[in-house]
Amino acid sequence: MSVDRDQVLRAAAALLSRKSTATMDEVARAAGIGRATLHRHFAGREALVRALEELGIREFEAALDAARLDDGTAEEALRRLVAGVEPVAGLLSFLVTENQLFEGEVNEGWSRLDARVSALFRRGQERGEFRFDLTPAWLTEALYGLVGTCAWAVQDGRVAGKDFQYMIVELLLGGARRSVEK
Amino acid sequence: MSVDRDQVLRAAAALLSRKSTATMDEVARAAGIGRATLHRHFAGREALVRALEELGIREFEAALDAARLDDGTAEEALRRLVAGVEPVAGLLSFLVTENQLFEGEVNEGWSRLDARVSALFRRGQERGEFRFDLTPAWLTEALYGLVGTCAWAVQDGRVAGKDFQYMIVELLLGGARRSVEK
DNA sequence: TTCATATGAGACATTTTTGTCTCATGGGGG
DNA sequence: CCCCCATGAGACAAAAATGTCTCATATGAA
Repeated sequence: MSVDRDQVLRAAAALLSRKSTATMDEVARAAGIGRATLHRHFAGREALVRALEELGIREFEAALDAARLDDGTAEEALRRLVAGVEPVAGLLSFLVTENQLFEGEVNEGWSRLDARVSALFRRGQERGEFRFDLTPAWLTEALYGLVGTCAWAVQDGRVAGKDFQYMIVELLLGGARRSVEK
Repeated sequence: MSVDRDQVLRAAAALLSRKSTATMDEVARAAGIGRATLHRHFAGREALVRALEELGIREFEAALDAARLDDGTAEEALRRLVAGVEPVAGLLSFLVTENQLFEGEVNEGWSRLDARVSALFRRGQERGEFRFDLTPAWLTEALYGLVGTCAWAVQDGRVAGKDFQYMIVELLLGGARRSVEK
């Protein structure tokens, strides 16, 4: 009977990250509820977006914690991170887009998480695992971009869902080039 | 005195690819013209979007032609493509987003261009340059994603403009991992 | 200089979206 | 079994965006 708030937010993120012009009515239908109910749970569109941000940050932070970015090799940590991020891809994608908007001041919570991802890549560089000519900032952005892209590709059936982690990590770490050692 | 149509479209793409909820008024101001003038040149928002798609397809096609995707190694061709795509990154990014929208039927022109990029990656695989475990479809999507991501990162100052091509091609081809031969 | 014309600003009507409300319904807990 | 209460549907008003129009102005060409 009662609506699952998080499930609604997930559906909203999945829709809004692809079509940010979607109306409240479209969001409600995408979540399988009535517009009135959507308004009962979120005061308005802005409140919905803020709730989306909060949940996204919370879940992304949990994924970062669970990935234990400081343990083992950076590559292993990255693999754990991508695995943990998969179920949150829609929210993360929304979060990235939202924080790319120049106008709105960047969410403090977001930049903290951003820094943790960046630190992972820096650690990989310092360990000699990752290249130095690709900056941590760029690798961070690229990771977000690939996660969003792959999530879309999976939804549209261009990439098999089971390949999500593999496609992202392999491309990000190894690249498309067939190197001699492979 | 007279407005440069293409320049307006470029400004619109740059804005709309980041904030697709932007108002016609915001688009007009971003292009440095009045709202009335924007309406004089494009019958409405839908007409603007269609014009954006047309220009994007035209320019992307020109970039594909100029890159001579069938000449030399696939890697060289990809480098030429990314170089040629740089000035059109905003339009391309808009185009990708627009054609990811499930609802609207995919633009025929777009899928033709999409197939050309895909064919480049397939050629690379057949030549033994690229890995087989990353599908051409995924590499294509990833290229679009990285181009959009990098264009944003440059605009926000997180990546230096002069590194645009390098960051994209190196990541896409070589990946972040420091391989033995480097 | 003079004229034709494209422009910006802004008023205005229309349409779309948003936000609020009521009411009937149905599922779940007591 | 019955009642409570969250829900969906839809009516409605308010707000926002869109599209059209007029008019004064400025630019570029003749």
